[in-house]
Amino acid sequence: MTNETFSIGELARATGTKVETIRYYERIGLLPLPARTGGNYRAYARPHLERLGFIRRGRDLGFSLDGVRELLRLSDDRDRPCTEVDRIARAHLAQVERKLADLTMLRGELRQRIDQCRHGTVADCRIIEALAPHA
Amino acid sequence: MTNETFSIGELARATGTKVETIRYYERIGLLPLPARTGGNYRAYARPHLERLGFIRRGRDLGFSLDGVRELLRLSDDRDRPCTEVDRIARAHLAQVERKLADLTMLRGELRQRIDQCRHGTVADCRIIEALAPHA
DNA sequence: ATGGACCCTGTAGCTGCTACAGGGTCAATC
DNA sequence: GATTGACCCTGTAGCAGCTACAGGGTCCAT
Repeated sequence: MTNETFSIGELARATGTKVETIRYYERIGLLPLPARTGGNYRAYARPHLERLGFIRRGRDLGFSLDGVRELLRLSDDRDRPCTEVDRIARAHLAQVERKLADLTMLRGELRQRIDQCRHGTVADCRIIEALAPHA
Repeated sequence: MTNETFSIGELARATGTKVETIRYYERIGLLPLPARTGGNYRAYARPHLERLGFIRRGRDLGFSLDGVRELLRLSDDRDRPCTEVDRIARAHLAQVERKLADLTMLRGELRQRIDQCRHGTVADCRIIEALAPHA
C-alpha cells in the first residue's frame, strides 16, 4: 500500500505554493487538516496534494477562493449534473469580460492623454489637465 | 470674496465619494486637514473640492493612491517639465497592458473549458477535469 | 423638547496572501 | 554529545483601498 506522506515544504514545492499560503488555506478551511508527526509536523497524504493542485489551478484561472471552494464541493459529487459548475464558470467568464472591457477603455484614455502630452511644463501637460478640472 | 465652505457630506455628493472614503484620504495624508466648525464638523473650502476631484479622476484612470499622491505633488510645481508625469502615466499604461494581456489569455482558457462542457455529470465535466489532474 | 439628518472618533472587517518574531525538530557532521 | 543548518511550529501584524459598524455629538425644523 502507498502511504507516503509529504511535509508542508514538499507540498509547497510540488504545487508551486508558498508554505505560508498552504497554512493559510488550512486556516480558512479550504485544505483539510493533515495528520501530524511526533514532532507536530504536518504530514500530508496524496489527496491533500491533489486538492491543493485543484485549488492552485482554480486560482490560476482567476476564480476567487470562494469560487474554488464551491467548485471543490461540487466536484465531490461525481454524479450530479454539472449545471452549477457551468454556471459558476460562466459567471466568472462574464466578470473577466467586464474587467477586460473596463481595462480596454482605460487603456484608450491613457494612451490619448499620453499621446497629447507635448513634453512641456506641468502647467500645460495634458495628463495633469485631465485630472485637474478648471485649469 | 468667496469663502463658502462645504460639509463632508456635500463634498461627498459633489465628487461621488463616500464620506468614509474622504475621511480615509485625510487619514493617509492625501487630503489636507480642513478647518473645523464650532461643533467640530469639517469645513472644506474650494481647494479641497478640487483636490478631491483630482484624486477621484486619478483613481478612475486606475492610478494607485501612491500614483495619485505623486501626480498631485508634481502638479503643484507648474513650471517643471512634465517628464515625470509622463513617466508615471506610461508606467501605468504598461501595467494596464500587462493586465489586459493576462486577462485575454484567461478569457481564452475559460471560454475553451466552457465550450467543451457537454452538460453531463460532474464526473465528465471538462471544467472540473481541467482543475483535477489525474481523473 | 423631540425627531431626524447629519456629523464625530475609533476600530474592525473585507481579499488573498506575505512577513515576521520567537520558538521547536531533525539529520548530519565534528 | 554538541553544534550547525534546514526545516517546521504558532500567532500576529501588515499590504491596498476602502467599507461598516458602534456609540456618541450637533444642528435645525417642528
